[in-house]
Amino acid sequence: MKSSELTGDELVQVLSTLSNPHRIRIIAALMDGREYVSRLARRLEISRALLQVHLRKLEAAGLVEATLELSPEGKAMKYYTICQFAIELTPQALAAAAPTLSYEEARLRDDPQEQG
Amino acid sequence: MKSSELTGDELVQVLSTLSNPHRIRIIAALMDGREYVSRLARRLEISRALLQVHLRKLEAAGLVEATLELSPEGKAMKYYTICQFAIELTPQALAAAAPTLSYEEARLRDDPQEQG
DNA sequence: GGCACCTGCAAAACTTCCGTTGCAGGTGCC
DNA sequence: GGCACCTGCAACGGAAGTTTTGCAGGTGCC
Repeated sequence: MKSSELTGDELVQVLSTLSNPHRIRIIAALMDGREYVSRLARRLEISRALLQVHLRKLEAAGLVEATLELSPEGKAMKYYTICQFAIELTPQALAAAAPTLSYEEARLRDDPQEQG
Repeated sequence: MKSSELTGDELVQVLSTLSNPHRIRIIAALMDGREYVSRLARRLEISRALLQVHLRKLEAAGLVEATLELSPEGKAMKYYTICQFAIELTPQALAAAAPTLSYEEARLRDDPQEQG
């Protein structure tokens, strides 16, 4: 995933998702390889409920991926993996994304003549 | 400013600052060159009070810079400029920033033996 | 003086985010 | 049955972010 492929709204979502210490630590922890929820919670020393909330956000933003698997003993395990992404954060990239913000689109709809 | 030069905490601040449609539009508008507050507010069609709040955040994160100048007529004008920045947002970059989160540092202080 | 412009800020209302708590379901094993 | 694991989620209270409203100061010009 590259920043140039994102709409303004998606970029906002990704940035707000990554602007949280817990979620940065989660990404860092998943760099070692896939992990299931309960074990990840123990490694990060946070509650499982809290971790699930953050994982849901990361998944909604397309930054991690989940696969539900059955362990050899038959237990359901949810494994999370990082989705590779490379987002370039420069004034130029932001300017390119700005026109595709739904905010901006709504404004232009109301005032079509001021485009350009 | 490069992402590799930022601490985890600074990165969080930059990301949360940029995860807002208004502030992305402000950066985009300042790409055309420096601008003073009231005129920028008219261009963006938002209230001056609201713009000031967002400009303060952008300045606190080191993304824009302000200079107070006197116009030829003697009016005080506050001009804002973009600070060039290039932040690389990848899992690797986040993993590099994670150990410098104050959150993480506090955790390691409490439990020194689990480092590594 | 009155108007048009420039600046600043803080209180209040509203919305969203965060983290905990407590509950539900399931499996295998002793 | 009881215990140790795995999963899920919703509700609540408190913290933080967002936006409006209203006020203050200043300049120059008619």
